[in-house]
Amino acid sequence: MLTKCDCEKCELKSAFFQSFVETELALFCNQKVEKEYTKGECIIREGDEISDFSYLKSGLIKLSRYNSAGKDQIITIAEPFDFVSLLSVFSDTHYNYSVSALEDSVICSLNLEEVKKYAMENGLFSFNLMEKMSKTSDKIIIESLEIRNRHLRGKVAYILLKFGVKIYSSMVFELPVSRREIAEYIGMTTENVIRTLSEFRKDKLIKINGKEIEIADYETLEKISNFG
Amino acid sequence: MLTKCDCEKCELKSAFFQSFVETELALFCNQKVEKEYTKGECIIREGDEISDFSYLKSGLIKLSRYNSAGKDQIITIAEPFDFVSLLSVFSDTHYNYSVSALEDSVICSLNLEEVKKYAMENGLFSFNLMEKMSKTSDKIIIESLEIRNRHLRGKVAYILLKFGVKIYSSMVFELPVSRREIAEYIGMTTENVIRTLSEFRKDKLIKINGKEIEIADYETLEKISNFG
DNA sequence: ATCACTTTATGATATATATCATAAGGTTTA
DNA sequence: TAAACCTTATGATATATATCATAAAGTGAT
Repeated sequence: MLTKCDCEKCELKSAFFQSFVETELALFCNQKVEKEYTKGECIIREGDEISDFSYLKSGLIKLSRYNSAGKDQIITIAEPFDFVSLLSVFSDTHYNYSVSALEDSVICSLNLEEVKKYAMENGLFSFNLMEKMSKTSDKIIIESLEIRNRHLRGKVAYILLKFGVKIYSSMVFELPVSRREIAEYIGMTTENVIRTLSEFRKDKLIKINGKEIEIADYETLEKISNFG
Repeated sequence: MLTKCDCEKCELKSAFFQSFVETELALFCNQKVEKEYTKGECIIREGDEISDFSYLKSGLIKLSRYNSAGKDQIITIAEPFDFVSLLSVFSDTHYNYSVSALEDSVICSLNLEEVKKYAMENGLFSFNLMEKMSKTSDKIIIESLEIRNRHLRGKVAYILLKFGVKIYSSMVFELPVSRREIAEYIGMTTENVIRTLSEFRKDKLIKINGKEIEIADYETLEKISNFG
């Protein structure tokens, strides 16, 4: 399903298109493609050739890869205006990770060669891209280290707070991932994720209703996340 | 200790100064500062203001940070021509990690504001920087996931091979880090790193002579690294 | 050379996590 | 609607790793 939005009004403009004069923006706008994906749908398959420069316009996606044991490993969960093709895009010809939609999502894609051409011609555009990429990489690296720091309970608490605070800004939310996916994210077994959620429920830190989670005791959960 | 090298002959030129005409390169060259650090010396302290754009000219360094429990955590070990100020440099005002020399090292620093100015004016330079940063971030992220995948023995084997194959290209090498630092790198306790090295020695996979390691059975060690 | 301190080393034990087994509840497919 | 399959759930047990204790060897300072 293809749609076109008005780039002049795009929230992304301020993020890294600020360097464009109106005519340049119009050129970009004309060659861009917006695509809708439904929850669960695969957006990029590991090994695909990189031909587009894509970012997430709305929804929620996960970046994952197969580890050497052949198991899925979630690298990060990306929110609107994060790059879909962040990793690899300027350093490789093929994706070394997969992307799929955790919620109905809209991806805006620009032709990578065009973006590269503009980047090489327009220093400010390049610079803005670089800043954005730098921020995103940092975030992924720091998060990865933060998760590694923690034990099972801390990891699960961290993820719950990530959803409740960072992503949904609500103490009640629908988990967009399965327990298995949480396990793939934090590097633990599915059983232990489930068990830990049950423990949190018994300790009245959260309420569970299928995929719906309510954070009932934020303070304690935060203490556990910060290692307790 | 300050020295000046001839930028025109610098190995880095091909990496990302290729976009510079000779006059530009000369300008860059004149404002750069080279500094020598001895093994163990601190180069950057977490929290320092970022005023330079630095890269490693020779030697070996480690990037590390304090985790929430106040313990040191090694983010990565960087080799010549890796950026010292990779993370944060275009996305933050202060370093959120420390850097110190694992071997006698030479750091070349450029004024960050100057680099930013050039980047905004020179698209190709920006683009080359971006490519280099993208590669480096990818490498750190993938390595972090690879280490997380493994169990104790696999992690230790992975690190030994990293030193022997990637860094020193030699089956006999002087470990530039303590057992405790290896532990901080792979997220295990020092005791277990030591124990695992002893096991590898008993199994005749390696020979240990203080800091000197000899990889005696490369194939088996690689099998263990690839999870066995 | 001695003392204080850190690193390397090893063993015993406690704890955390994975694995295996089983089952109920959901979801998709025929 | 049933059959097949996946997710959630819980318990028992095995395994991996951390913690605690102790000591020898190495390093730096006086």
